[in-house]
Amino acid sequence: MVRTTNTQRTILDLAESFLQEKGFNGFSYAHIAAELGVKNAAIHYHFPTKEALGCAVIKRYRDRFQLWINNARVKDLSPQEKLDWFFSIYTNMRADSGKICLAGSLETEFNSIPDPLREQTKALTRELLSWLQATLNEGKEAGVFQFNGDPANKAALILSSVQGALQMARALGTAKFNAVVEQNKTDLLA
Amino acid sequence: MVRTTNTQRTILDLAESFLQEKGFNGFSYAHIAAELGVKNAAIHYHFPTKEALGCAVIKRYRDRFQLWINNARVKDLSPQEKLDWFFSIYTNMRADSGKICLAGSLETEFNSIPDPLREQTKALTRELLSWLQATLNEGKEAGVFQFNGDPANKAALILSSVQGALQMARALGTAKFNAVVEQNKTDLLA
DNA sequence: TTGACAACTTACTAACTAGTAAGTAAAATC
DNA sequence: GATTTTACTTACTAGTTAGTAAGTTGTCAA
Repeated sequence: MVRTTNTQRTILDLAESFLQEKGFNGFSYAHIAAELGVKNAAIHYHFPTKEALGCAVIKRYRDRFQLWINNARVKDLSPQEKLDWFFSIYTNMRADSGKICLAGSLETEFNSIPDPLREQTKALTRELLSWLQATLNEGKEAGVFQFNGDPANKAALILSSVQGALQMARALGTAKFNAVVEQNKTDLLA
Repeated sequence: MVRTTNTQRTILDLAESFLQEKGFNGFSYAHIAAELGVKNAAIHYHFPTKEALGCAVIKRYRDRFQLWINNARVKDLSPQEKLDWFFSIYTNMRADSGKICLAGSLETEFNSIPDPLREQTKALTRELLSWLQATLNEGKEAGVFQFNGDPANKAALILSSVQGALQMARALGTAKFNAVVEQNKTDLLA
């Protein structure tokens, strides 16, 4: 029971957690209602369908990411610091009940989620990827990142590896996730 | 309707496909029964519980992988050819209805699958990783692979990246998956 | 003080879930 | 030729799912 006046926000928080912990097909309105200390129908009052709830979660996540990357605290960092900040997002997910990347969770269930969620997932993935690509480009031009090939491809490799590593860590532990982050840095700075 | 005498094998084939296409929580006995042209209860006759079915699928997959890597057609390949063979497994998954890695699918749903499935998933991931590590080691010692850091870490990076890339390809298309494979090769051979 | 509205609850539906029990028909075994 | 076994079907249960409709209660503005 959390019960403040901002139930809507709490529902979004819980749905986001469930998405990252159990997947879209792994939680129900009943799970959220129980955690919130209300009845199922109360959730439907705030979000008429599960599809609408899912979309709202991803939309909020996308907005949050845009806010971060446009904020001076991230924008003014060096390429290395930006990359460290990026990795820290995922490190914190792992530390927070072994959560996984939202995009990875939704992509895994891509064939069994409503179409609007698929569109949100595409947009989120594109946004993550384009920021990472720009950061890699910036670092390469500044001479701090060393890699061959297209920055777009390197960005896809790094993002997919941390996404996969969060999942792998569920089976083999946090050390495996940390190993992937370290190897990414090693490959980029060597 | 497939109907031969080897219904059991067909059920395993269908369950494996569903796992890679929709996830463990994304398919039901009804889906398999419909595809097979039999009633739900017929599936329970061959696999009493969904947990048993899931375990049998992963076990068979693990056995198949062990058979492959111990077969001369893979065992006698050069490190580069072995790596290409490994990538081709995932390229074929992508081409086959956009399937994803079994391990990735199960790790994503790790918190909502029965414990025996979790154990099978751990074993599978360890086996994939250990073969990849040995192959990287072999290639590094032969001077054909160039990378810094622990081969175990590099193996974790490569596996998690192709696992993540298959998922990412669902949102952004096959080109993104190919980009990740190419970048992995570029990083390894540069 | 009244009335509107927000934020619920109660009570329900229809569809789907895994799983079970009992029966059946054909094939294999004795 | 009788019996057992295999591979099912029919018919069911109990639980869960998203979603709806109608009623209730507390707060706030006019």
